[in-house]
Amino acid sequence: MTHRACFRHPKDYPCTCAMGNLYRFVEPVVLFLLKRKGQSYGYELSGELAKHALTDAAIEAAALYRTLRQLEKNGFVCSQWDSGHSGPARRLYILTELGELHLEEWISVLDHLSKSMARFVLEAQLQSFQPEPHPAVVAAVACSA
Amino acid sequence: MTHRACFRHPKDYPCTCAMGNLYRFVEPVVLFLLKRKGQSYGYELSGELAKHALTDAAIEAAALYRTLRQLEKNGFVCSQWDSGHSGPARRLYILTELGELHLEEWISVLDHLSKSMARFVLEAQLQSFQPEPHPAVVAAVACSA
DNA sequence: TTTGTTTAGATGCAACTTGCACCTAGGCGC
DNA sequence: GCGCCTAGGTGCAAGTTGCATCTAAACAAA
Repeated sequence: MTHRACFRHPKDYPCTCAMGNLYRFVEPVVLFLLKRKGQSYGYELSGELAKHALTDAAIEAAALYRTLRQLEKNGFVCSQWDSGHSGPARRLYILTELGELHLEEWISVLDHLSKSMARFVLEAQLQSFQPEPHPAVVAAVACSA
Repeated sequence: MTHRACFRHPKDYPCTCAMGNLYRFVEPVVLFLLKRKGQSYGYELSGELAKHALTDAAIEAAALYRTLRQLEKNGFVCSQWDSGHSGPARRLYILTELGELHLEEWISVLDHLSKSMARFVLEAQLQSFQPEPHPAVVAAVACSA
């Protein structure tokens, strides 16, 4: 269920907490950066992604480029080649109006998600402070042996 | 990039905001419920999952059963058949000590995630309040036409 | 006694997603 | 000519998920 790197755990520990390059968590950050910068291209974005990423996982270049193409396919951004500079040509991306709306939706979805996560954390932490030894604990000890 | 149901959007809209049955968001809830209840089984958990779910997506039975088996494979829960009642036998699950630690890790991971999401939301909302017409907007309008 | 319903736990498979390795190519310094 | 940095990708194996479907126990109704 995992083969992702996570700095929290030793290699091969069955954790999933790094969240990987979930496009759900890459897309909104890309949209946000595009809105703030007005326009940008993959390689430039890749340098700024880490500062705004929702997870601790490093966002891979491959994931970023795929996300950009996907966003374009769905009409949330549009692109054109830019060769007016030294070095290889860049694919310049710009948010569309649809993309702006999409970003706003992402913001409300993430707001909601963040709150329900915080609620869960609170409830779970509260639970930890009430260590009434449930009868099943005895069975658990026997079972985990 | 999507074929998941989402009540926010019409069918076939390329959204990903339902989050689906991401095991990353199913696992912690299952661990939490198991800790709180002391012991439980799939079918019972499936009825209580919605109240504590981190996302709005309904958690499917298939995802739940798969998560439980996975947790067991990794030593976070252990199970035994329970036939001491009417109806089909139940596979009773109990958290192991490793599972308790895993839940605590999940709590800190989700706490962190929820905070960095909230931070992102705040920053993105702030951005929306500063609609200084960036020069690239002109290009965007032309581009999206 | 056949039929249907609820409880309970699964599996099969197609479609999709992701990590990692690798590739192409422009321009620059040496 | 060689290596490095910039830039944008692709290929593929492994992993994940939605949806449909299956089995079976107990029990009620027809």
